Amino acid sequence: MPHRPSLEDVARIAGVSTATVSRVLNAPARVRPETRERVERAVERLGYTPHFGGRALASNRTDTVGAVIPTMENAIFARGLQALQEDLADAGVTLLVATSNYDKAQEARQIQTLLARGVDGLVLVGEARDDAVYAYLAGRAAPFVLVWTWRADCSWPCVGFDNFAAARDVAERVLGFGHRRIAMIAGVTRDNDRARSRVQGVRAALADRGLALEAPFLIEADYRIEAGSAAAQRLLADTGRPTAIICGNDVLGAGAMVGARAAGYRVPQDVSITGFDDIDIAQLLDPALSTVHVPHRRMGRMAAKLLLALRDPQGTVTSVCIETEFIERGSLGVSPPSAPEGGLGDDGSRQSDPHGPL
Amino acid sequence: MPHRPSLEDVARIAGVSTATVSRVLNAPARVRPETRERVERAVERLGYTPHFGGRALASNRTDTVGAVIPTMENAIFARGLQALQEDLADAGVTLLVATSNYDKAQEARQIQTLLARGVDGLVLVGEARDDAVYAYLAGRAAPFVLVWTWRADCSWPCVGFDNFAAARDVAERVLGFGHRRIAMIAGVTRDNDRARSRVQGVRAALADRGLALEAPFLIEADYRIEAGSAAAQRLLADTGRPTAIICGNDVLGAGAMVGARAAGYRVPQDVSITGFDDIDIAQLLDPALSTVHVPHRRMGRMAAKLLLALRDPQGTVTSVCIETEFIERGSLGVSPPSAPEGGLGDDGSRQSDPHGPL
DNA sequence: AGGCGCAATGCAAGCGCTTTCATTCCAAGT
DNA sequence: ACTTGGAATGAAAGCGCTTGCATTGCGCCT
Repeated sequence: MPHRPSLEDVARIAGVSTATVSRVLNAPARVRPETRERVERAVERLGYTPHFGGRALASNRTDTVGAVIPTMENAIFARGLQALQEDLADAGVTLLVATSNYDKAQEARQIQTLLARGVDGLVLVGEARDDAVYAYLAGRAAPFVLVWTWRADCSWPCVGFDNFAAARDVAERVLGFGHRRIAMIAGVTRDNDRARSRVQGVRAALADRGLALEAPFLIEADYRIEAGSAAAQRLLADTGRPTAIICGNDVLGAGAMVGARAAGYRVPQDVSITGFDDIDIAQLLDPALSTVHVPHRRMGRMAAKLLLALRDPQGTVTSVCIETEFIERGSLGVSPPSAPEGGLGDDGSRQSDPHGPL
Repeated sequence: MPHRPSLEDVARIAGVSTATVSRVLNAPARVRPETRERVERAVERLGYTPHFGGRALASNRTDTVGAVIPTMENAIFARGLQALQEDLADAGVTLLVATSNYDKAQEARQIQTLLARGVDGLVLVGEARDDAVYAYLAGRAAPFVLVWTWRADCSWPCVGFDNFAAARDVAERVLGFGHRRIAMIAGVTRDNDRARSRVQGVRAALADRGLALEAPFLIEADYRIEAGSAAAQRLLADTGRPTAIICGNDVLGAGAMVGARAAGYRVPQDVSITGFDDIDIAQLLDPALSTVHVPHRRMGRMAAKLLLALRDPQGTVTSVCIETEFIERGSLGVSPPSAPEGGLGDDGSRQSDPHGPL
């Protein structure tokens, strides 16, 4: 059983020292062409690949960065990561992915794990985490960038978008369609600054018109279609039901559409629905879901860029704000005239078959 | 600037040798409780974390496994990976993810990269790859398991399902609804044994009834909604159009539904459509997409189990076949009586508004 | 001709950890 | 009391690589 070839084996065969082989691998320009070629032949012949541990130990770099995302089962993260990974790969950097399942403690643990794995940098989703975690990162001098979030006065490098502004914009559009009884199905806001900002954005827009956004017109639901559906049905069951439901993300939006239909309401004639993210299903729904388009791929690429910049020198980087865009589709229509604008009562008349689709 | 604490620092503070500290970390049972506690306190106090490179170098293990998937932007892979990752994490193993973008050469490169990163094992999607790659894996003595595929006589450990049988089952169901003019929109079969097996399964079922599956009733489309839509429109544009379209996956199925509608056909009255995978969108479509449910999470968990078993001793493992299930939903209906059963001509009468949805 | 500087290469010291082997200590057996 | 075996621990040899410094060889300047 022949040994896995080592630098020394290559050196022996090429008739040079290990130092030279190492240089051929890491700084080819510093080696005379003939020597270099001899070494390369030896590498080829032995099928030599550097030993990762040895390299990491000696150079204290791993050319690896880590990302901690809530879950891969969410198209938006998947897409962003994909782009991130591609760009990192182009720079010879490998991506290590860990998931937190939307749990703060688990995220902290994963960050530790990744740092223990020797990652050269980290990509973290959102801004909401304990100071202790940030202190830990600082203590280890670990470069990181936050994604999916952006604030003008964020203390750390981030590349993302202004969730508050985008959500506010959504609400303003909805208001523009004449809606006044507006409800929101938000994502879980605990430990999630994105979900929280979206709620605040919507609330701010409504407040500008003197409208409030509070329970029971504000429901939180976790990231599942069924949760969105249940929430919508709850909202629509009441007399004094909303004429529009703003959802914190597209999955909840899709769920809301399913729920509205199940409750016998038509979209958008009886109730308008909006989402956030613009994932594939938004276009597939019938009517298609009005939503906020977020260029996830671009965000991933920018994150890669920042991270690579952050990695080498002590060069600082500036945060990047990605532009989002409201996409108006069929699920958003004018407020039904029959709906009361401010009163409490509602005749509850439904314009469609209560045993409609689904 | 204090140094990152090393084993030696811990040893000094605890008043023991580095060997003992190492043992506390790796085989706590082998050190006396009092000593152990002293060491643990020192570890705590210094905030010591083992250096990954050092450990990898000395022990030649990394507690890391790699997965190479076509793309993260595909819900099925994401879901399987998520489960895989969770179970590996429970065993203290980290997952390294790389993507091949459905490209054979890129996959080979990623495998090399991951092995160079010192992964202890690999998860690979499907079975179709060059012998050279398998030889390389064998040469490096790298344990691996194949996922998303299963054959009784597969030469390597795999955990997946029988794509051929499942696809054949789909076709039989479709035949059971009286369809005889059946077309298929397949995924790209090049370098993709899953897509290929699905085509063959459908073909086999049709052959049993004396029917063929060939161009122009067999179209390949890449993994995008638009591609499925375009393919469906092409299929339906012809006179002698199919009454049922079997799609190689749900994304193509969703695309086909969009395309059929755009061409003015109703599903399932004018044309039935089936998918494969049972991702979220299948249920959201209207009518919902009939498809094959694949328990991706279970598959991910089994893959984790095999991989962990494969990792330590030379213990061999046996492949696992996961059961799939056909889910009948609204998109599959009886063959329209107006459609000719075997002839070439077709009056092309459409029963719906040619300017229908989309 | 002698000296200088630079480019190319080699030497060898670690990087932080694991692990074999040797040592020490103690309790139990004779 | 003396041996013996086992448990706990330490000493030290690497694991494969990078890199600072030393060495060599060469062309060129004075």
